[in-house]
Amino acid sequence: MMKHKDDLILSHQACFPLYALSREITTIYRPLLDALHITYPQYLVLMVLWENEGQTVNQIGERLRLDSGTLTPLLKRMELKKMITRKRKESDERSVEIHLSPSGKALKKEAAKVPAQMVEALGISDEEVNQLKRIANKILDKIKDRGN
Amino acid sequence: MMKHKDDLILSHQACFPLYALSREITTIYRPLLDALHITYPQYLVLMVLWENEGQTVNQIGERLRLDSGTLTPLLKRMELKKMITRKRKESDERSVEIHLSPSGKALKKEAAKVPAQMVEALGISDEEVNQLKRIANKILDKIKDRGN
DNA sequence: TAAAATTAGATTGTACACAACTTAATTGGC
DNA sequence: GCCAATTAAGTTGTGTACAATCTAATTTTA
Repeated sequence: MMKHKDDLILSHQACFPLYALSREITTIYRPLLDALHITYPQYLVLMVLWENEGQTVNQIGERLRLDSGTLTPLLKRMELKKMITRKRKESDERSVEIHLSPSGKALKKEAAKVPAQMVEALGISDEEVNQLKRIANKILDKIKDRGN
Repeated sequence: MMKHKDDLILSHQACFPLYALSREITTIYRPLLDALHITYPQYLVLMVLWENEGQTVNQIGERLRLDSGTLTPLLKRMELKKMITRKRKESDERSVEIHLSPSGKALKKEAAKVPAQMVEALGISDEEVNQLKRIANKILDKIKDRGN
């Protein structure tokens, strides 16, 4: 029989460390990404596009689990910085295709050193990184499989 | 010798699942906390105060790793909702003490069922929750011990 | 002890997040 | 073929986050 008397103690919470760590990691990314004039969510969008050019807003959103309310203004800022172009699809005018500009493509080379810099800056072992990645993905998959 | 050729692939990243999971969890919290008319960060502030009444903005911020730029407006919203009061400290007028109002204290009873509801809603095993908590805290501690 | 340094909050400005809603294009039934 | 339902983005409004800066109070130190 479990007791729930002390459930509302911060240090007993599991979700708070996750929330705090997620923010800490963004803070560690910041100086590395500042050098490329991008934010962390913009970096994620670029990674999605480097992997597969010309995806629609929806496709990017599914990958990153972000909706148009977040993506539309974010993509507009990236367009202003000449990293991407936004164009209505010919075959379906509802969709907007996001294409990398030459400078957006070129950014990939500059970003190539970011992952290694992060491992260095985080100062944690590969083992720990992999554990975290594995369990986070496991839980994410479970959440994804039911509702969405 | 490690290869870094594929480091910029989203599915190889460790930080993205963390970022995505953190947001998913907030989404799962939302309906539970909506019933109490609070947001997740406000819930965290309340937990800090339920544990120890009358802390200053700084003390709350250290606990939650949030600065006054985030906390001041958040606390003002909580004050508007009559959950807390904000009062300059007599002994040091720079500091602001945050006190729970009667309804802020009463909220604790209503929130008592939230942790169990979360475990239920998350639908993951205690084992997984604990693993995640343990490793996130381990990494957080490492980050805390150096930088600040 | 008076000026300099530090500290605590507040403010400003930018950038996410996300719910709720709107608009326009497409699709599915009939 | 037409209309209802669906879909994709965009818009609106609220609430974080956080860097940078400001202001006022307190400490330090010369």
